[in-house]
Amino acid sequence: MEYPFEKIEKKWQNIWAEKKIFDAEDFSEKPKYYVLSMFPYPSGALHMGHVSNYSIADAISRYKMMQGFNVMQPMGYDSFGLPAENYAIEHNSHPRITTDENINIMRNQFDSIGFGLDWEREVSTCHSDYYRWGQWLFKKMYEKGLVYKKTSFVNWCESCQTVLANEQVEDGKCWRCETVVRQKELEQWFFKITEYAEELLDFSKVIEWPERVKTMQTNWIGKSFGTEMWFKLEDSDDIIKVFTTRPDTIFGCTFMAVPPEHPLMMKWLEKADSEIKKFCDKVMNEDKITRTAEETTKEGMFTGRYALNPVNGEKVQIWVTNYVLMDYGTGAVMAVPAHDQRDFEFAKKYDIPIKIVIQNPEKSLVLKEMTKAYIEPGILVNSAQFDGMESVASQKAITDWMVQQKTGKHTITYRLRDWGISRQRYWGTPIPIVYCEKCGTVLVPDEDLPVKLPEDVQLGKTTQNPLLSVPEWINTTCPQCGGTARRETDTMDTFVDSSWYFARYADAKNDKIPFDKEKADFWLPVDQYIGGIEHAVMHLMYARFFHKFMRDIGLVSSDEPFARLLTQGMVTKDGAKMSKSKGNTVDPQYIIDRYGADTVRVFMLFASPPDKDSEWSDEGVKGSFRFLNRVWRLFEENLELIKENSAAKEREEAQSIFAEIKELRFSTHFTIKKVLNDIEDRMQFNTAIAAIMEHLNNIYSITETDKLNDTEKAVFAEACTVIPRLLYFFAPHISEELWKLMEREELVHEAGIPEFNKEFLKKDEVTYVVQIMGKVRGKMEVPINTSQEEIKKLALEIENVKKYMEGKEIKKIIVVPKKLVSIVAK
RNA sequence: GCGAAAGUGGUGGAAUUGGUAGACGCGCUGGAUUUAGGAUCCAGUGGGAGAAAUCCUGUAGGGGUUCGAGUCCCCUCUUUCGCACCA
Repeated sequence: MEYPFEKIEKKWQNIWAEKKIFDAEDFSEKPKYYVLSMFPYPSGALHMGHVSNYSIADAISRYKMMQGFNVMQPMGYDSFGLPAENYAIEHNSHPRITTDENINIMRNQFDSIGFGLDWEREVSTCHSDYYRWGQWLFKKMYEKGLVYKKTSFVNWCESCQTVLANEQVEDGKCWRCETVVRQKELEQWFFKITEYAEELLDFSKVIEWPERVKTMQTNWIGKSFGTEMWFKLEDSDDIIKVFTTRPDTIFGCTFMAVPPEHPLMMKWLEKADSEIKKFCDKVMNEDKITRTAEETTKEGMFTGRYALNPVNGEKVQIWVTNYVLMDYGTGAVMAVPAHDQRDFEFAKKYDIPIKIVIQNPEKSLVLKEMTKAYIEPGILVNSAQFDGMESVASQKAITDWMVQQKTGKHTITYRLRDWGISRQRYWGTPIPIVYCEKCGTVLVPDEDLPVKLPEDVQLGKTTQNPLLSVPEWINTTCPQCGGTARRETDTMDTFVDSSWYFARYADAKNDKIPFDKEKADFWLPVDQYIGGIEHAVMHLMYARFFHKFMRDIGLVSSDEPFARLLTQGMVTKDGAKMSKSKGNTVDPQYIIDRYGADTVRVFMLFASPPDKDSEWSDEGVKGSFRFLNRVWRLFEENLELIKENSAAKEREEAQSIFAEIKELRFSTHFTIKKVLNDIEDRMQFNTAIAAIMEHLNNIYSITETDKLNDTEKAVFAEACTVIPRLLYFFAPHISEELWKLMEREELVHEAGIPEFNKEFLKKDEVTYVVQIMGKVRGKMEVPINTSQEEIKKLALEIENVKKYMEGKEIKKIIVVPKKLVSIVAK
């Protein structure tokens, strides 16, 4: 017989909803705890990744509820974006309709799994009551000087007349029409995230973030100390600035590499010969993906021009290449082939001179014998007055000297670039800007917000931005002079919408401001944030940037949005990520219908630690179902005994208890300790569930319950009653039902976290493992308070140990308390 | 190419601080029960030798540190995630 999960789950979901136990209370007396999982994109159906993510969040949330916290676990939808636009075109519908439909489906699915969500705070980024505040924040940022416009290159399909996202470029071609993608220069809006680079490097204000995420963000920001050097041109007064982290190699600079996009290059191109023009054209039209692909060979052409090395006046060839990028550093590289591998390969290919300026102190370098660049530190040679200096020490000396000579300066460079937020698409937050013929670029005034996305657009008729097809929306009046003006038709990157939603949950219905400061300060920072590792850098850094910006304009007081971060792994099947194209998806709804929500949750949490990928297994789900059935049967078969004895106190001395029952009592208290420790300190739910399974096995090992005396019955009952309270975090429905069967009045979380008694965890004896030269040769049980000397003696008396020690001399005996004895012998 | 992780039985995984490798679950084998299927219960299950005690071997591969290494260090391979060729 299967336990009646269907009836139980519906019943408790209704009770929870009626009692509003998941409604978080602003300014409550109880300490707050804010649990947030990254909100989903409303694709129309939950996938296993969602179930895994939200099962983790719900386990933490219910644990905190049981501890007496005022828990907030909100939910919303990241509902703008390209996929919705494409989906609507495919289904000849409108993204507004399909998105809202999808949201309704997903909301029902969340409820059918019984997640403890506070629906009063639901947000959807595509609704104007949400995105108007995104526009408001854009304006604030603009007013603060953190928004600007500049040209940058985008992937452009000539035939579709549209900008393509990187993911829409396949093998350098448009995914729809297979036209070769070109690079086109467009005016775009940028957020000055680089202003916050230094603060974003500082993680001292977060409580617990995975090291790997901090490292990835730190590397992404890429702070480097170096030298900026100014190269004069041979035949003009123009100067080329280069940035280098290796000023010690400057005397070995034999050429300079610039990208076609470099301003000087653009200038020269007018007069350049056709070969160079052709080359530049080719490089610039390579889409970013091809240009950054590993197979792409480093290519270049000599421009015929020279710069002068600022330290010795030597002529340096200027090459235009495909491997230097305009947007990092100064957009030009001083090339030192002898001491940089990429420069070395390039110089060899094009027969450019190579000059050794750092000698290997171990083995002198000989130019003709070099097969690769020497990049390690060494001793300077061919470097004028710096000859003989150690290369690392010379970096400061050379730069100091260049500062004196006014040919360079110390500088700090970040790899991080400003955030381009313009998207030439329909389904996104409109940028609240109008262009007036007289006044120029004008912000839309607060009272005119939101700038609503027009609903009546032509989707799919043309491939270009559908907003261009709505003249009545584009054409407007200038809020300053009342003259004719045009609206900005770019919309914002959806990462903007997801960069502040966590704060909106604190006050989701506010229609006067983005959110009330007091409420935001009450709830923020998010105590526990949970989401995929794929967001380690971009989303998580954009959100930190926004939070710091919001702090700086007085909207919030905290420094970081997310105090603790848990990055969960993917759900795989047959070793690969579940995806429709691979055909290896599993529909959670089917599994819920067949085995119940509790089973699915237990399986997802039991399959692997939350931060690791987990492999889906149909058989494994059955195992979780079997476990819950075993729990159910235990209560069914022993209900009277449990009910009658669960409130009973210990009636006799512990010593008088039958040994097996004493072990059961140990198991009860050990399990409590283990489960709480796994959740609180380790966030490892798989071992917590395993511990409950083990405890259940221990209970089942007591077979003749009718022969127990009163004390023993109390111990047995206690062993059972602990289960619903520990299982509640993972399988809340069945736990509530069992609790109710025991005629408890309160809900499980109101009963509080079970406590363990240290007294019952004490053991009289411990097992020592005896090793000789690292190999296990025996085991022994000794009373817990045996002295070290005694333990050594006992270890040497073990038969097997004696055998191995024959003819050997004891050099040392190491005793690890309560664990092992290691004998070092010769 | 760059950055970040991971690799343990047939399988998902456990081993929390360098201290008995394989907890717990799945699968499999044998048995009990059942008209059958299913469900349930009991026993076994890394590989090799042995009747057994026990021994040898084993955590992607190679090397090192240590009384002792899945765990720490170096190199290699493979897989996954992110990306903006980061000088």
